[in-house]
Amino acid sequence: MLRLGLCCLFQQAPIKFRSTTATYLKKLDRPGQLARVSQLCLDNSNTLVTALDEVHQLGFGSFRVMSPLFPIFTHPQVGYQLDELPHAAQIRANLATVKLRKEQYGLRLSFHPDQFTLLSSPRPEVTAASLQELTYQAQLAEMIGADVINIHGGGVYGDKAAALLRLEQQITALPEPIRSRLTLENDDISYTVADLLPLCTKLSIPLVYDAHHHRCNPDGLSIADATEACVQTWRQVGREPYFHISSPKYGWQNKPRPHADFIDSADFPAEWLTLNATVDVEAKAKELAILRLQQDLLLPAWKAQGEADD
DNA sequence: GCATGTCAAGTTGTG
DNA sequence: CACAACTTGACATGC
Repeated sequence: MLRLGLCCLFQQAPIKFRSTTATYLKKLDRPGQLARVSQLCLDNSNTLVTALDEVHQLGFGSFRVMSPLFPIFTHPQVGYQLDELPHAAQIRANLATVKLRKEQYGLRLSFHPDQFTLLSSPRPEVTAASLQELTYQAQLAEMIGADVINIHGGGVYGDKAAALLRLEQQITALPEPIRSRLTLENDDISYTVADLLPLCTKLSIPLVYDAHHHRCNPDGLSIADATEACVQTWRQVGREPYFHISSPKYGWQNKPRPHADFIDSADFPAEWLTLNATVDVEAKAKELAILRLQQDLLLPAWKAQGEADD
């Protein structure tokens, strides 16, 4: 059965995650900074419980957790550790509740670090910052039971083979909590499915297949080929395949990269419909887009195993 | 109150 | 060469 996943935010449901800026925190003394971020982390951990309830209620099977759940956690000047926070115990308790809900509802949880997190850069400081961010997200993933931390290949730097080699070396050296969750996704500019596949196969790193990126940045593989290749990388680690779908905001003609509010069901690969897989829906109308897609594709609401049928 | 400019980070391609 | 595009919204500030 296919499960559709919501990415980070809601459009209609009144569920909002809080944030702050480094500029603001720098005006406070250290205890002031910690008091501020502690409150934000506490609020966000409560909101995450609510978010899972809502995702379940809506009949979705997956949720992508926003990277700044703990705002500005890895910032070099104003970053912090969970145990420095006055509300650390309550925050941990809330995240344990999230994990419990995830299991009750049969949900899948994931992380998608943003474009600053990449393992192919020739610059050591970029790689070091990326490792910091991955360490943070793996720590969260461990606490809430998320099985995926998904990143892109990063930059090419004029030599894709050399960049891929750096990527391979960095992945090989990752600590287990990151390595066991790390996935690679084809992007819309640099790395295609065909580029990433050899590395994914060699290192047993699953490949997240984004059909929209594939259409923006083709590699000669058909959608059916890329789907099959992706499924293989998940099968080799005994886990459920993972896809991304979105529709272009301005049509496929000029600049197809920006995402539309909703998904045109014609863009949804028919090959996916019969699989047991997760599909993150990247659409600006968020849960409204998933509900509409569910209807358009005649997909049933997601249910945990053993959950009553009404 | 409400409008508005600003927000940590990397890389690529555009204008 | 600067700037937008990448999941974009929410915060802090100043009127």
